[in-house]
Amino acid sequence: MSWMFMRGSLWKYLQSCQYGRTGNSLHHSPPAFFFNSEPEEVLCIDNPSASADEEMDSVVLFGVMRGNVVGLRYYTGVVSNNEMVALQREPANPYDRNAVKVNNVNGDQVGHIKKELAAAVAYIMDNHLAKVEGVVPYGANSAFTMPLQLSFWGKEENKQVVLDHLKRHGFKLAPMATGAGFGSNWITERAGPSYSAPVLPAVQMTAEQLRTEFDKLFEDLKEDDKTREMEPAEAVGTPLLPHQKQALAWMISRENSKELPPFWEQRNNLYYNTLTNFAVKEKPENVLGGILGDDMGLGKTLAAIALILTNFHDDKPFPVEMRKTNWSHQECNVTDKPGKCEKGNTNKLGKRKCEKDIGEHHKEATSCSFQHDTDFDLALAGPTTKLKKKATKKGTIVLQCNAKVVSEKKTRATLIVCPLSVLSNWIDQFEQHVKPDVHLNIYVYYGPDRSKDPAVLSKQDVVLTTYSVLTHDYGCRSDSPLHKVKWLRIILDEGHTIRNPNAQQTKAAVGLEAERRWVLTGTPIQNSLKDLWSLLSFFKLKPFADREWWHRTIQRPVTMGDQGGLRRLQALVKNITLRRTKTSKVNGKAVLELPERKVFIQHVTLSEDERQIYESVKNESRAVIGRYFNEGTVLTHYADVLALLVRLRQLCCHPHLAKNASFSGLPGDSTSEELREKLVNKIKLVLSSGADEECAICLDSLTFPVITQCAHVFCKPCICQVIHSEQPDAKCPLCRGELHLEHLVECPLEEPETAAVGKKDKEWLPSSKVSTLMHALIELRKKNPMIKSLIVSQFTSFLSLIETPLRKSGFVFARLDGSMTQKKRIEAIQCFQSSAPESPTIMLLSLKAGGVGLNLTAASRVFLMDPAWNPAAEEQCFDRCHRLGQKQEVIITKFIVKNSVEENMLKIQNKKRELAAGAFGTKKMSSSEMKQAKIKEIKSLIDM
DNA sequence: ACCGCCGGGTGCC
DNA sequence: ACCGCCGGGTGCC
Repeated sequence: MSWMFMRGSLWKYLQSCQYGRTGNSLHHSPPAFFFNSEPEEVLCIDNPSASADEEMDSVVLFGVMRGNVVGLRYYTGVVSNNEMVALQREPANPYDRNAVKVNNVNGDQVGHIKKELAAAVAYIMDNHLAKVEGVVPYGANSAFTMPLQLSFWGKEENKQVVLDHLKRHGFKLAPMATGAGFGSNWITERAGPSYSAPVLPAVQMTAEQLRTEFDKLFEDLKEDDKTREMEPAEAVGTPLLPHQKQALAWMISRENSKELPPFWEQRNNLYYNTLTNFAVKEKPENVLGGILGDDMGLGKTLAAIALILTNFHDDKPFPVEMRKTNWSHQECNVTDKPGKCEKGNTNKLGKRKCEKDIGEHHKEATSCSFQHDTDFDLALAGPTTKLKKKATKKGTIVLQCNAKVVSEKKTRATLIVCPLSVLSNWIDQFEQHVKPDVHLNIYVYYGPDRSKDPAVLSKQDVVLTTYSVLTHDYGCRSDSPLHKVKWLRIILDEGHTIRNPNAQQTKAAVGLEAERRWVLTGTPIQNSLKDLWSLLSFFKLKPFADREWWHRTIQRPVTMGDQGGLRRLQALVKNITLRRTKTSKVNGKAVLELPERKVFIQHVTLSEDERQIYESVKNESRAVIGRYFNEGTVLTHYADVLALLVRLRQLCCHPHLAKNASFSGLPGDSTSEELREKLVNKIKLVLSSGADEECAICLDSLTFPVITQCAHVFCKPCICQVIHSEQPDAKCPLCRGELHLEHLVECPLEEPETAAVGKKDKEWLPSSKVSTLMHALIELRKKNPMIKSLIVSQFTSFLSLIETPLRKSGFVFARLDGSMTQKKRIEAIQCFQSSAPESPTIMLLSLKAGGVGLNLTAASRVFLMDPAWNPAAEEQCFDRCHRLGQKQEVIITKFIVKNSVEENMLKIQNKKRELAAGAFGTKKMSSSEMKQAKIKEIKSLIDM
């Protein structure tokens, strides 16, 4: 045994005493829910939608330990006590390939972690076994080294590997928040957020819950800045509704705000970020803008146009800007650097110092005590604006802000980016809402002839373009004039389209330069908190631009159920967002006074013949499903069960509908072509059955649905990831059946409706439900022939069947379903919305047709022919006519067949509504709970 | 003394 | 760094 070895061992032993915690706390088991909630958990699969590095869902805290940051004197980055730091591997370090850099929130290097610790941590970081994070608890002012609290976060399955690896290097992790030992409470006792282990299990909210909770934040707006109204500039030709005046006032206050951004406070001469405890000397810039997240139909476009014209910052008649610019700063020092007076420089007037931004000088009306000459004014204005001296009194100058564009960089132009589909809408709206005598320069940056000269763009008042053009130009960077102009204002319309942070389109939008930034969207949170992060990165809100800080301060705490995290999220969202839904209230008063909406349920009794068929199919189905229950294979036959239920639902509508509903059993020994066809039929059934199907892997709604050979439907990217990561013999997450990439079947594009289920008019037979509908329609026509109605069904073939009696009774109707081309849809909508006397009075509408924007306000009656699984889908459909522009009372009739699957569906709907009313942080059902819920649903649907 | 102790030189990775 | 570590100087009490 050599002497060196002795020494080394001793050293390691001492280290383990220094850093580690002894005692059984190490073996303290995590709360039971991490292990026990899913005894046969088959759905616990790596989330495929993001790389291991980014995916912070389902992580747990492995533990914490104390380490040291060394080499401080070689780096410029500084930290404050209690400040978060980032650890970054530096494999190319010539002295140590295990090197780990320590950076502050700003990204400046503070030092390295000590090499012995780095030797242990490097492996963990490189293999993504854990995310290692640091906080400097105290000693931030030390000259050479400082302590560092390290926390290790990762997936449960990696915990033991990490602990073992650290142990091999002589380190031990302590669980957080145990009172004993060296004051582990330090973190919670101090200012700033607490990052202790969460009290609630790591469960996620469903996207739906998240959206509901999000809306609750805005249920009844009472804040001053969100309820104050403001008249638009004269140039706006359309009178604004009260809520639009509120939007205008709020947007302008956001653009001119001098407040600190959220989570910053001033202490002494420094600005502190209260989340990370990062401190800076310079005042952090606030977002001059935000998210206008109003519901569809509340007039976001008009609000944005009013904003552009009202807060124009120009010598247009609006606002008539006579600015009295007075200077209170005795020490005013101006350089020719655009926009900034820099401390320490001199100007022609001598040595005067100023720390104010020039822009602020214009905006503020403060008193001034010395003379300026023209040169001074020009220098002050920088290359962007010219300040004309209007009058000079002793000690006071009145300057007119002339805003002549001198440079091509910074302009008065607003850039509006929108999807192509709404580009023409913007042009229309500008025409409609801007007074005709106002000459606003609008340039549509689109098409092959668009000018590539930034100077052309910067001369405009408004530049309109699309996300695709923006992204395309950004792709060939040298060719993107959009990215060369420093815009006065950018407005991203339908801003949720930038919710994928990795998408080129998002990067292209983030890459734009502007003073003021706006996002208009009806759905600020689509699916997850990640959506919000993309928006934040567009706003360049510090410190969230860096994903790590967003994760550590908000996203992870929230997903782990930490109350502090939720409060921070709420504060952040409230700060930058204005959102009103149709049901929002302002100081207790409804934002939008819509005509009343009444929902009636019309019970339908089946005829004897219909009842007979129904009962026989029901008994047959119960037998089949009962067998699945006995075998315990209900969920592996889920698609088949759905098919049976669909058949029953179709029988409630019309016996003909169920005739061609193919019910195929297990994919047995059929040929591959037959099998494929069966699978295609099944996936169509699952998707068209209106079941609110979720992908069992991402637990979100299906994107790119594909069906496996074992007849389970997943998102294509999700299941591909599973197959990829479980190679060579991947198993179906739902039934452990064999999985092969080449056997996945996609849902073929919806084919045009095969001529009304092949039934000719003469062969047509009525059904009880259709008769009830026709009776109602004819009664309605007698009462008022002008009233227009929507007839809604989930089964497009049912709509086709209904066409026959409509024709026979002389109704003029239009039709809208998923199989129609965009052009035909627009035609149908325009035709229906027309008030011409010969225009159709009836629209046959498939439940899910059209986006949220679909506007069918010409109708004031809705006949919902069959209930949907998800009440939200029905609501959305009703909103197509019960929205801004609806002048009449809206009456909705839901047809429900007595003693049938439909009645049971209603009960389930009511339960779902109750669930949706849960609170923020309500735990999401685990996948096994979800399975149980589904089984329960199936049972109650067919009275088992 | 193949030690201990002293005090100067020195200092991330 | 008001430390630790290194290595040279040194050596009874």
